[in-house]
Parts: sequence; C-alpha cells; structure tokens
Amino acid sequence: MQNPSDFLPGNLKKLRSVRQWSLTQAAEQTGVSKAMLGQIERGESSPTLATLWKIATGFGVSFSELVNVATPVKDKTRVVDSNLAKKAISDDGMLVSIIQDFDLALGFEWFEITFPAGYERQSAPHKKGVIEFISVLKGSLIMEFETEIKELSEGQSIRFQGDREHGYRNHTKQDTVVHCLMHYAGK
Amino acid sequence: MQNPSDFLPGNLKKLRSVRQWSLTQAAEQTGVSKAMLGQIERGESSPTLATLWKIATGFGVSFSELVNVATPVKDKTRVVDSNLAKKAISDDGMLVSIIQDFDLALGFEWFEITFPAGYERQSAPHKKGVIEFISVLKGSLIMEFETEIKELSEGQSIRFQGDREHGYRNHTKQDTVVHCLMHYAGK
DNA sequence: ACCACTTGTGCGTTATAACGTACAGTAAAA
DNA sequence: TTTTACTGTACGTTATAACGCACAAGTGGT
Repeated sequence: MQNPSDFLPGNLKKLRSVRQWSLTQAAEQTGVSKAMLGQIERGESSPTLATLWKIATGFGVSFSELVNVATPVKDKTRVVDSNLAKKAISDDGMLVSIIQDFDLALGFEWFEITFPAGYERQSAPHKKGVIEFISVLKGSLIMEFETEIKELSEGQSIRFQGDREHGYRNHTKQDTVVHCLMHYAGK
Repeated sequence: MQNPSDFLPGNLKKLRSVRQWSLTQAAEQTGVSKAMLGQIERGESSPTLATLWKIATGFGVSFSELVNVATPVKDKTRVVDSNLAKKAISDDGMLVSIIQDFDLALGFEWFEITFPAGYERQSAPHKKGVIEFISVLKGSLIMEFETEIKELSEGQSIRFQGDREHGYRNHTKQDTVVHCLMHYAGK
C-alpha cells in the first residue's frame, strides 16, 4: 500500500470540488475548521485520525475513499474465455483457467477449475485471513477439513477459511467443474 | 464504516502481542516513541496520519489492517444451495439465488441468476465504482452497453463497470444461467 | 465606480500530539 | 536476598495540529 499522505490532499480537493462546496461549506458539514481543511488540501498538515473521521463522515464517504489511491476513472471491460484458457497446473491433471487474477482494487482472484474423475488434492493453508469460495458448476465435489467433510453437488457453493488446511476429492466417474474465488484480507 | 478510533487501540495491541514485541521493540521498528504507542493502545491519543503510516509500515501491515474492524477470528463455513434457494424477483421471470450477500469484509455480493429463454432486461447503473462480473454457466447471453455489444457463450466471463447502464438479453430458446458478482468500491 | 459578499490564505493562540526521561513494578539471574 | 534488566506508565517539554479571526483578492449587483 502507498503512503496515504500522498493521496489525501488530492482526494479531499476532488471530493469538495465534485460537491461544489466552498471551504466554508465543507467546514460546516464536517465540523473541521476551514483553515485546517485548506492546510490539508495544500498538504501543509497531517491530520489526526479523529479529524479524518470527521471529514469522511461529513463528506459521506468511506475512510478509504479519503486516504487511499483514488479508484480508476474507467475500468476496462474485459472478456475471458475459460474454454480457451485452460491450462494444467499439476502433473495430476487438474485444470485451471483464470477468470480474474488478483486485483488489488477487488481483493480477490477467481478461477474456473476442473477436477478430473477420481481426483484428490490436499491444499496447504493459504495466507492468513483468506476466505475461499467453491461453487460447483458441474458434477460434485467432496471438501475435507480438519474436523468435517462437506459433499457439494451441482449448484451448491461453500464459503470457508482458506487459511486452514483443506482437501478436494472428486470421487465420481466424471469431471467436476467449479468456480474457486479467494479473497485476501486487508486487500 | 465504523469509527476507526474505536478499533485502533485493540488492533495495535493485538498486532504487537502476536509478534511478541515490547513497546520498546515496536518503537524501534516503527520509529514512533514507545510513550506514544502506549498512549495509542490505551486510547489516550489520536495519532496523525503520518504517525499511523509509520506504525503500519513498521509492523508490515496494510493501513486498513490498523484502523479497520478487525477481521473475524473465525469465518463460518457455510454451504448455500442455489437449487433450493431460487426465487423470482421480477414479474418477467428472472430467477436469482444468493451465493453470498453483501459482506463488508469481502466488498462484494454474488448471485446465481437464471435468464429464461427470450428474456431481456435493462439494468440501471449501480452505485458509483461498482465493478460487475458475469460468468456464463449455461447457455449464452448478450450484454449490451452504450457503445458496444458483447455476446457471451458458456464458459465466458466478462468484467465491466456496473455503474453505467447495461442490458442483458437471452435470445435463445433455453434458459441461461450465470454467476453475477458485484464488487463495491471502497468496500 | 462603489458596495456587499464570498473565498482561500496567513497568522497568532490554544489544544494536543509526540517526544525523552524518570520511575515503580516485575522477572530472572547470581 | 540482592542485583540487573526489562516493561509500561506518568510527566514535563517541544512540535505541530486545529482553531478563530483578519484580510487581500475576486465576484456579482447596483
């Protein structure tokens, strides 16, 4: 993550400009003095957390919208074809196609995975805080955790902590196709 | 979003405890005085943005990990069955099943949607900054935007700005089933 | 041109963040 | 038991955030 102090001045200026508020109006809405708001916009002062919160709530924006890298103006429309993009990632034949690779703005990555008939796999714990989703598109899948086993059939989805050990098993005679989405805590 | 000042003291204490750092060691790593770190942990002082950044980088965590609601220690494993949970949301017969309703920690909501044969729908723009994914599980779908049209077949996925007008069209004689995921900016 | 009002900046004052240091309490070693 | 080292807190000092107010410049109306 980048230094919030680099973005706060520009973000605040933009938020005020979009609303067409003067410093006086912004001061009224936020309860922070116009002199201070001016200093922040000019990068002449580093406000306290309490003052930042006053500003965020006064403008009706989230905290991160105030201090984070501004979200891009235009997100590109993009199409991905999982039929064309399949690739094997292990010797045992599991196939993975990326629907969305990790994007900081989203905080997740999303795959289509094919587990061949009879396939088994034990997954090491992912990074701390990872939340994982498996949604079964075709076939069925057995999910194994330390203390429980879940059998998922077509149309069923599971959410679980990806930061603990888990296993996948396709005990059937046909391929299982799933969506696998992993969300990383703290983005 | 909730007031970061409510969470910072606990978050900082926890981060330090996990690393088994004394205040002295934390002060060395962050470049912030141990007296100040102690004040922050006890909620006796509201640090400036610059000081918060020093702390975050010293601990090697993201800014949001320092000031946001701490991620839950245990995320519940939960299974959702889209086969059982379908419900009509409009008179024209589109069916929606929730895989994951909006969760602040994730920043998105995720649906399985069935567009019946011949179905058309124009969607008003969602909230500013929304990024939307459509992944076609069964059948095909035509996506219409202001300046372009995309035809998606089974296995294809599209990412686009959900905050602009768009339309869905299933021109075929069979149902189309998709996953629709909407990510909200700024969580 | 003159006047009234608004806007953003600068400045002095007040409040508090941030610091360095001393110290009481605790734990471990001699 | 005594000594040493470490820990977190309190306190006084320094630096700066945050404020209220004055003012120069700009704008719009008469």
